[in-house]
Amino acid sequence: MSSAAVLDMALTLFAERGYHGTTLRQIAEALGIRTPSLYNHMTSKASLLDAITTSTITAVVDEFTAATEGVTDPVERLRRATEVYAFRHAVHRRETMVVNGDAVHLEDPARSLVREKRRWHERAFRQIIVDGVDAGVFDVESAKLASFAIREMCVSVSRWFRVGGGDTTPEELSRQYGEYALRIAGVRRTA
Amino acid sequence: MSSAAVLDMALTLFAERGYHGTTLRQIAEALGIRTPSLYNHMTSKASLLDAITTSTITAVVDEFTAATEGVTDPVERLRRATEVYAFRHAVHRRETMVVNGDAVHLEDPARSLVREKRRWHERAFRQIIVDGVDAGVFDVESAKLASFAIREMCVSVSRWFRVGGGDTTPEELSRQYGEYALRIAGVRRTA
DNA sequence: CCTACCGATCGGTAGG
DNA sequence: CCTACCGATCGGTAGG
Repeated sequence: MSSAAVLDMALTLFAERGYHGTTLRQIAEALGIRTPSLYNHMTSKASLLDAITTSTITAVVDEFTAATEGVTDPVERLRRATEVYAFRHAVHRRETMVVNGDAVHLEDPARSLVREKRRWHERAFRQIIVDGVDAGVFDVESAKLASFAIREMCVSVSRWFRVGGGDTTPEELSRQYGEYALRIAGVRRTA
Repeated sequence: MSSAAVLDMALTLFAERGYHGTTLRQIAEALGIRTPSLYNHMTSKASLLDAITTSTITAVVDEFTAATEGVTDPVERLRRATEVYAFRHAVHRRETMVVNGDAVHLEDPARSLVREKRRWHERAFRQIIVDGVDAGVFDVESAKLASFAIREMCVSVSRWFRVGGGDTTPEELSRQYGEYALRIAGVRRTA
């Protein structure tokens, strides 16, 4: 047994039933050990939630930065920010479901960290829309509304998409979601 | 005290902390009574979840039907189906959050009922896209993907929208989401 | 509507 | 990694 295995099983069960809907006994049972043995690989149930949420939200921000830095065209920035966000919600479904469903159960300092990084992403994303409107390449009535619509469309991917389960790959899904984002933003067809 | 008051408080707390994250003691305390007194107004904690989820999913299906029946143009059908769905997630935020977050904790028969009605809505919604593509008025690579993107964009409204808290009314939000839906579907600007 | 109380289960600890 | 066990709290019942 390893800490990684415990964290991974917690991830699976938290995503499936929620943090409060999952017991340590269930995690232990799924791993074939007794509840107290879990404490050789973690410090508490809450620490599992902390680890999952903070690493995930940090990755979201880092990926946004990596995908958009050096890119100045708002159209291309929006496309890349959307693609990387949609892709993450397709390939890391469990992590994103836990962040979105159970972050409310975090305690500080994890709670504040997640909230701040989430707001950072929210503002950075919306700024792309604002810049595009200012530059005259986007056509939306409300940058706020369009930004929420695009981001949340991506977030929800984790709730229905299954890798290998359908006919679409994560790469293909994120490419198409990138196109949806440009459509919502009011950009004429680019491809 | 009334059954409606108990249900309403359960709605608020379930939406905030989740079904398993809420205790009957918290519901009772928020109402200024003791836990056992709740049983004068309900039969069990699970029955509260049942009532919330089944009535909500039924309303979703009924609203879809009322909004689209008699309408044959795919563009108008998609606009109306989206508007009514977005509107519900703006004005009934608590209900939709509970359905989307805690339906997994339902037991039969409520579990089956919710799953079936959800699938019905999913298929009916997707069929609009398919019909529009067949009629040549929509332009999407995948009706499935576009349908999910549009519906889930609406669902997420319950997670960020606040009535009266911003500058947008539910009516205005749903009108714009209707436009987003048409854009995603590849319809040229209609307004 | 209440107090008193139930068995079950929770996250977690002691000690090996 | 285990057994044995802890106090606290869970949803729910008895009885008035």
